[in-house]
Amino acid sequence: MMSDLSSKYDPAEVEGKWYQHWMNSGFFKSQPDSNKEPFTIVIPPPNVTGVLHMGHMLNNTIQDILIRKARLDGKNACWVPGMDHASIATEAKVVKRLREKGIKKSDLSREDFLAHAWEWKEEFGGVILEQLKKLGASCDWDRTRFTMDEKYYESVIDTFIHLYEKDLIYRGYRMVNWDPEALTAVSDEEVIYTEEQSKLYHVRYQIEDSDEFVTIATTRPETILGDTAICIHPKDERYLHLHGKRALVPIVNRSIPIILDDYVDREFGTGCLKVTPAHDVNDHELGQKHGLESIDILNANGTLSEAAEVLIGEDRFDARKKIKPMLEEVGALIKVEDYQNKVGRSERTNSIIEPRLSKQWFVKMQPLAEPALAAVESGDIRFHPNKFKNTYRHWMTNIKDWCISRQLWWGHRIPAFYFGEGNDHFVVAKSAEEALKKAREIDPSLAMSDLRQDEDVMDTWFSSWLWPISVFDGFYNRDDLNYYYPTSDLVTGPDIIFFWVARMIMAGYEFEKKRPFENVYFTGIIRDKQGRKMSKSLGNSPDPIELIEKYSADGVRLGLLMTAPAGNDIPFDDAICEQGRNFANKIWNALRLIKSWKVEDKPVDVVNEKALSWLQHRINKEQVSIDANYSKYRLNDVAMSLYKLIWDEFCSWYLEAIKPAYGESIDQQTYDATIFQLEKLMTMLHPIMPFITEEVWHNLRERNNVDCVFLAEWPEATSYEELSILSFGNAKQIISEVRSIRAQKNLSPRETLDVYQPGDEGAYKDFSTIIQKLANVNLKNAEIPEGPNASFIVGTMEFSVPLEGLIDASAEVAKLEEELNYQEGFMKSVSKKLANERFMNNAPAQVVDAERKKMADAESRIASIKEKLSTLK
RNA sequence: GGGAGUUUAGCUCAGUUGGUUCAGAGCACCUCGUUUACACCGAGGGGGUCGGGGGUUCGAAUCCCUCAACUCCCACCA
Repeated sequence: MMSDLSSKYDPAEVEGKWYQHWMNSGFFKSQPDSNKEPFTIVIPPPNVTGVLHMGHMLNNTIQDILIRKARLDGKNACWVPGMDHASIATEAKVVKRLREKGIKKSDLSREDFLAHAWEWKEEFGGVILEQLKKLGASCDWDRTRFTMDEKYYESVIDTFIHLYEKDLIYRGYRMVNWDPEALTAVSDEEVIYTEEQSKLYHVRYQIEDSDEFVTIATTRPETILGDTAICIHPKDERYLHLHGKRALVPIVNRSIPIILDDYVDREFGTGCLKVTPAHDVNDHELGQKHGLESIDILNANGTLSEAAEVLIGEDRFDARKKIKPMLEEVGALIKVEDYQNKVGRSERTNSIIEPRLSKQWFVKMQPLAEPALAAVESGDIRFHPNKFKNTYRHWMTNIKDWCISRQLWWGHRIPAFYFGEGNDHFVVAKSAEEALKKAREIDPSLAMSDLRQDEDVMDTWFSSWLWPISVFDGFYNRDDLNYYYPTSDLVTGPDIIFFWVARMIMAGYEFEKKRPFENVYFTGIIRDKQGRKMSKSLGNSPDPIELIEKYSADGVRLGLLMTAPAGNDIPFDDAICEQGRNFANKIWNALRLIKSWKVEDKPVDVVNEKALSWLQHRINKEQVSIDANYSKYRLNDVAMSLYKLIWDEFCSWYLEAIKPAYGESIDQQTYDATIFQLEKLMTMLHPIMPFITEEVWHNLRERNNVDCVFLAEWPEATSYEELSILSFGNAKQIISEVRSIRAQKNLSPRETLDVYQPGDEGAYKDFSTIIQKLANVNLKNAEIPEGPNASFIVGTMEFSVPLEGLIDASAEVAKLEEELNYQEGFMKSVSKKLANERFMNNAPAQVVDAERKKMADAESRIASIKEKLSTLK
């Protein structure tokens, strides 16, 4: 029997085998079924360009656990996978690849470029989904969606039109965050600000028709070329006399006004501010307020434009270097200091963001935010951990309009059609035909050839925010949507709470009038041992597939989970996966042990009967807490519970208790019950470690193809006897104490010892046979015989092991005195409490009773220690 | 500059409404062990004045004040 199970669990073959089996059996599939309660998760769609990293591993492990648990709970579990087209990231990759082939994007037509992009997508896209299968992800792969699928695409366009018609989308000439590398606008959320070392240049401007100068401080001297005013504080007496005069911009000698505004911080720099309305958000506002001219000295790609007059065509950073000697030459540069400031960089290209005036499409957020904020505030949607509510509230109450147009081709094209001169006349329509119809209502003479569709596409997140709806094609077919929506849980990282979570909630209420999900589980961020974020550039991110090969998917899953309370960052170390692997091996060997037993139809052994009864109580008790932890999303606690339940209680105590002696057999009844209990444990562990549990399940008894733990039922928690657990706890303590004595005295475990215990044995009596077996002792409920002996106390019971010739009386005395000291200290503190009138008056009766009991227990312990000491001395 | 959060054993974290001498778990560590499931193991063991200080209370890891350190989010200071 034993021979066909190796002593080491080999996950590689097992994991592949069961995944294939589940897939082939269609276990992952879900269809609406009005007789079953749905449980839905939509995957946070990875970028089509993405490869699996540790963040995905954690995130998808958790989703898989929730989905598998729901299945065991008898729900119709549906996990929808998919991918995000990731407009800017993908386009960058495609452009790069074309460049490597010697093709420039600018030489291609939109259609040709998109053809290349789709080709790229077909070739490289979706690697990550294949990798997820290795992890065990039980997604309904037939439902795999892509944000640019035909129906999905249509839904994005339709929602754009819907919002436009509701006046919630508008086109505006605004200062936006411009990425000069990707050549597109990006949203506020896509800009990452970091502290960087830079320089503060002090530059003086001559006052027109005077010998006087005014000095300003700037970190961007090249923008001097776009200055259209100098601004001073209206109460700053140092400069007030200059108000109304004009200053000359160095190098280009343009005359600009000197204006007053209390926006200026008198303490900063020189207290004078140069105003460049085209290149700074605040300056832009000042410009509008004071009616200043706006000179845009930069081209889209970050080089200086004709308007700069000098250094035309130079990159903005080269220009900054080159303008320094030029300023020196005209005597305008006073000094340069080191300075630390915040610089905004593009999330995608990492290039420094340029505030730029341009015409873009915006979504009015305020009206959308209101119901979305209320939903989270009221608990209609719950965050786990709850603390992210604060972050969410803060953002939602200070929400700004969302710039959704991107000057890219890969994405959902804005359905606006322009006609006539310039881009001021347009209609928004689903198709060119419809657009023409609408346009003709304005100008009947228009022909199709007069219409020009907007070249831009929408922000990726403008499609992702529809994810929970559009994966079900919900705008066009209500069958699936009505059943699966709202989805149950969303599992994601806190880093995309604004990008995605908040916006999905808005879209949910706007388009479906319902929350998109009930619960949001925020995972932590995976860091390396030193606490750094994992990143490609640091090279500190392990390859998840290699990890799986080394530790098994089950091992990695458990490892990730054990150290990951929701929302806490995880300092990742391979060693935590080792723990998972070891655990799988432990389970495997428990299986081997059980399967190796010779089974006989014979009366149930009393040891087995008691052990089994205890185990059942013990499992039931743990199950109550496991169920509670599941409902609180404390999955790491669930994992820990099962780990200890299986390893310590089932393997170390129960199996050791019932294990037949060498050559002996086990009774049929206990054997069957043991298998049943292990099946129960495997069912409970299955969501966390799906593969080993399935393998064990099928090895425990003959089963057919559909009798899988995958389809099992989550065991129902039944009541348990606390007393049984307590008295087994006493038994464990007694066993440990005896083992400890053996260890200290160097006694062989094979030598049976006598253990005397006078008085009441009620607190362990049920398990005395187990104690005798596991500690290899003869328990004697009798007075302790005269002579040297080692002793210990469990509860209020005293135990003694006569050890002729092995006892060092003085050491024993010292040990007992220490114990006595401790007990007396304890009693003193308790009696102090009981003597305290205020305690007696204020403390609840049960607390007082507990103290009294402690007192009594301590007294009896002290008495027996003293007696013991007197015999020794 | 504003807001939130964290601080308990070497590491990662539990500790419910203040009440057992309550300071706990896992890992790591130390000692012993070739016992016929498993050395990816077993048995035993050491380790923290609960960030500092003050206060409330009969009683504080838990409540209040204060200081310190760290993390994250938001914000237009050139």
